[in-house]
Amino acid sequence: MAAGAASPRERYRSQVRAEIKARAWEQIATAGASGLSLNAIAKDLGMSGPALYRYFGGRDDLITELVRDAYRSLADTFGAAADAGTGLSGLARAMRRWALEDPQRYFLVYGTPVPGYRAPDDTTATAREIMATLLDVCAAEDAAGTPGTAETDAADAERGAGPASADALETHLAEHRQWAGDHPAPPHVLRRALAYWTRLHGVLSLELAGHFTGMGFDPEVLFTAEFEGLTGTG
Amino acid sequence: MAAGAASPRERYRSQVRAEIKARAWEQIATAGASGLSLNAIAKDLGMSGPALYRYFGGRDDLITELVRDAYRSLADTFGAAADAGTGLSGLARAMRRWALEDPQRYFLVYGTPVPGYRAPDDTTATAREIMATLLDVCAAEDAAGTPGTAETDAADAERGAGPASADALETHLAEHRQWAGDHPAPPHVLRRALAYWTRLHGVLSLELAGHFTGMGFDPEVLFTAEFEGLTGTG
DNA sequence: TGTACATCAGTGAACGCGCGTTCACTGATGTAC
DNA sequence: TGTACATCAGTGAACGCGCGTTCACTGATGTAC
Repeated sequence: MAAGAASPRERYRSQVRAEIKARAWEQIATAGASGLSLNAIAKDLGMSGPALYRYFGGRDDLITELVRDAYRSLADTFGAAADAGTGLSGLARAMRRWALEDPQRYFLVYGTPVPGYRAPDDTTATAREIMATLLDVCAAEDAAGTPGTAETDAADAERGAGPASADALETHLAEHRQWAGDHPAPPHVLRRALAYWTRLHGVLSLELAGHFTGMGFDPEVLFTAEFEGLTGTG
Repeated sequence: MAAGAASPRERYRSQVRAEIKARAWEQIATAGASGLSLNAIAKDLGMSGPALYRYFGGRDDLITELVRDAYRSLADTFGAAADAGTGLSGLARAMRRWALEDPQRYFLVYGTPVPGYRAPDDTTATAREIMATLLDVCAAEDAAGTPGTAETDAADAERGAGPASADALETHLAEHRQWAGDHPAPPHVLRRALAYWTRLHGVLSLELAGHFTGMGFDPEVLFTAEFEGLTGTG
């Protein structure tokens, strides 16, 4: 009865739950999220369909749980990459690895939204955690003056046009920073983090959806050029 | 019988076809592409389900046609924006408008791929047309020395790290340019166009999927800062 | 202008299918005394 | 250690549903002479 000591039944339960989820992921990888079927999962596991209702409230509950897990695993991946101290480009590479590992998992979180569905509320917290990690790494590189951090500003300075809209964004972000929580990052770091984030998704979503196949070039070379920071030194 | 003169029957046919597609789009907007149902469309139109088989080979054929149309409409939008002479940022704004007009249309082309499905072959040509337009506008800005074009290079120059991987990408692109067809754009323009393209999709896919809602800032301000070229002058 | 025929849009019934979900029930596992 | 009971995993039958698709058929529209 001590906290953390699971009874045999509880252990069995969570084991079966995990197995159900594993099959669900396999199915999603094969047929997409819209093709996920409780009956098919049950069949895979050698059980009858209704048996799954002992473990999940229904199809929607199961999907919700998968979404939650996907968010969690990305947040963990990000956290580990940040701890590894490989900087922004390390974060980028980790995310790409995570995405390529199971493209449909990426799409379950960042892909086409199904009009009726709303992600579980607690994913907001995980999403914030991800952004916080990104901000941490961004701020660290900024503080260290690591090459790459100055990119957006340097680009603006180079423009004849001047950084009018860039400044506007930084001002705006300084005033609308829910997503950054109480992170102490200065406006230009907020902006840098946000830009990095969106660019990352640009390359990844196109690559994962197969829009680079048939174009001829190697996505990895593009990725490296777009997101390397330190690796290009020499 | 003169070419281009459609018989009443032919006109009626294409009119009904168009109406079917219109309802299909409505349904996709409401329930997503996976929720598209022939019977529901027929009901909407006050006909019986099997009647649709006079106009389309089946559900897959209809979807294929919608994908084709979506590609076409984006290519046209791009073409018009290029003709308007508003430069790269004009292209960006046009694409965002197009995307916001019907997010599910965007997702039908660039969203989560459904594992089994392959887009019709002729969409490749349209996709190339889109890239060609992008390259045209990119090359024009480059030739005119318009501010903004130098962004990526300026950023690299500013880096202590040096543009090693950027050069690598340009070399690579110069040697793998199927996607660019026989467009005479030099490597740094190829790279610039590709980067612009991926960044565009980054912001748009996140915005359309709703990942900015709840973050606090205004997506439009981000968009402007990321893609304006001339508009920020002054 | 009128008749005979071909074309073709649309119907209604029917097909098999797989889905999520409910329900009453069986049988094994764990718990309390 | 043994018995009585409660818990709970899993089954099998059944529900209603909407789907894509086929088929034989009706009736209107267009064409040929």
